[in-house]
Amino acid sequence: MNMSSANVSERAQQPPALAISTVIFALRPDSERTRPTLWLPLVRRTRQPFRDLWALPGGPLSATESLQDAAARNLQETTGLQPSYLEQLYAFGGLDRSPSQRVVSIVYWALVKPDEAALARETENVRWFRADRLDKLAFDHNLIVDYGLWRLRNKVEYGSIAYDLLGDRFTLAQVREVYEAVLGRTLDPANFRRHLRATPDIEATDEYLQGVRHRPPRLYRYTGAAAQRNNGPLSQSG
Amino acid sequence: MNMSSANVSERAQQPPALAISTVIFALRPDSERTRPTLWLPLVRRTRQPFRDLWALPGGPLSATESLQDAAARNLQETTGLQPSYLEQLYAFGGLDRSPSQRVVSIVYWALVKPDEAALARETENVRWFRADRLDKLAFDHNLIVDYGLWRLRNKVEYGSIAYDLLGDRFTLAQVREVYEAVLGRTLDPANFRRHLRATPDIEATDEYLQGVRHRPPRLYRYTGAAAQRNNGPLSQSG
DNA sequence: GCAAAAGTGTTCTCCCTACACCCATGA
DNA sequence: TCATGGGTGTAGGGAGAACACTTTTGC
Repeated sequence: MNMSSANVSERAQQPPALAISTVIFALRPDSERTRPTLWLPLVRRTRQPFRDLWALPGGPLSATESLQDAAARNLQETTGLQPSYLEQLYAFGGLDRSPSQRVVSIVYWALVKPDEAALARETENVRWFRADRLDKLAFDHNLIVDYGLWRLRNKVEYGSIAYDLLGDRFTLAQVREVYEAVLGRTLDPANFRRHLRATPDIEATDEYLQGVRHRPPRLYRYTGAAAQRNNGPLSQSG
Repeated sequence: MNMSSANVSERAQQPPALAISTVIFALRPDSERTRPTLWLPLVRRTRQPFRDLWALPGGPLSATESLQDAAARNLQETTGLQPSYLEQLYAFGGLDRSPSQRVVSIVYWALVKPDEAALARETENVRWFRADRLDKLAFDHNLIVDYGLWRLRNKVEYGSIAYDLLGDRFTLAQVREVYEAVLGRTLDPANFRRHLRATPDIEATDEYLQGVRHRPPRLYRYTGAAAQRNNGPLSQSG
């Protein structure tokens, strides 16, 4: 810590390091609440700086893969997760993000379906946290998560992102719960239902959810093409 | 060109280079049309690769400045422009963006006001082009410009971006012309006017535009805080 | 039967659109 | 006085909010 002034002149010489990180959101049942809430996996830092603090999964950019591929790979390596949605979030390049070296992080955000999230390995150094109950993370990662939540909220309001947080069969109430968890407010069930029925790409099946202590709700499928929902620049050059 | 295979193995060794580029939009009167249209300044490449093709202004990231500062600086250096709006567009990191070296470009987009744009120096190697009439640019810069146009369209529909393309006094019809130029379609003058009058932050002055061959329109000012309209992550760490 | 959530119907309001119409100026 | 765009009024349609109501299950 007392070498900071030495670092400043030192850092001016070397080029900034380039890293890829990922904010991963999944819907998980909360033991305290009856509704599912948003969670994200974090990794514990085993080295300085910020040793023992929790941080977003990430790593350096390999020279032979695209940014998106790099994000998907280190997400796979650290958490074992395969995302159903993956998009660039933002490039963070402030001077004081890391105390030791200047680091420019290109951050992606991902959504994973519940069955995938259940398979995710949790170890001593990888754990899930509620997105709205994070304490101090390493680097500027609190800021990054908050921005990811902001983007998620914006996308869910006008887009078909919600189905990337659900399995292939779901009730309309489950879709509403996704919206409520993301937006942080309740929605009128009747109007929300009508809204969904009016949109295309949501197809009723002849199956019903069993084992509930009330009238069994019908199950639906999402038929929109997942690959075409990524509205960054075309997949090339990303 | 015949050294491409040698480059591939060579490139796998060295880390990707990091560069900053900027897409700059301004409203300019078009000699052919009566309405102003969107233009952007480009620089002619004087070196390989893509020598003599036009490209976005840009350069390497200096080690001691933030990403946003770097974008503002090279925009100032190459075109002499000071933007009224500057925001990160996207990070482009595809493997084949540059034939020689792997380059990751963090691209910003900017809006400049007409008086600023008029001051911009045009030289042999810096020239303005109509945004909707670009021929083949260097690298993947056509893709980047198209994505910038897409973002501009999205922001103008729900946001107060239009005033960054106008001077400090403007008629409501001029605002409408900005929308029409950006969105590429005409809008109902009556309804658009009502819409603007209903929004806050647009204040009527007691001045009128003179020298028109019809009823002189009233001039308005925008009173919204320009600095608070940047809704990326907070200005730190950007 | 009762609770609880699924699912339907209805009304009200607000916003957007289209379009008719007057106003003020230069030529 | 005529052409042109500034500026106002107004009627119709569509989407969303609020909420009453019926249906179907488990207990």
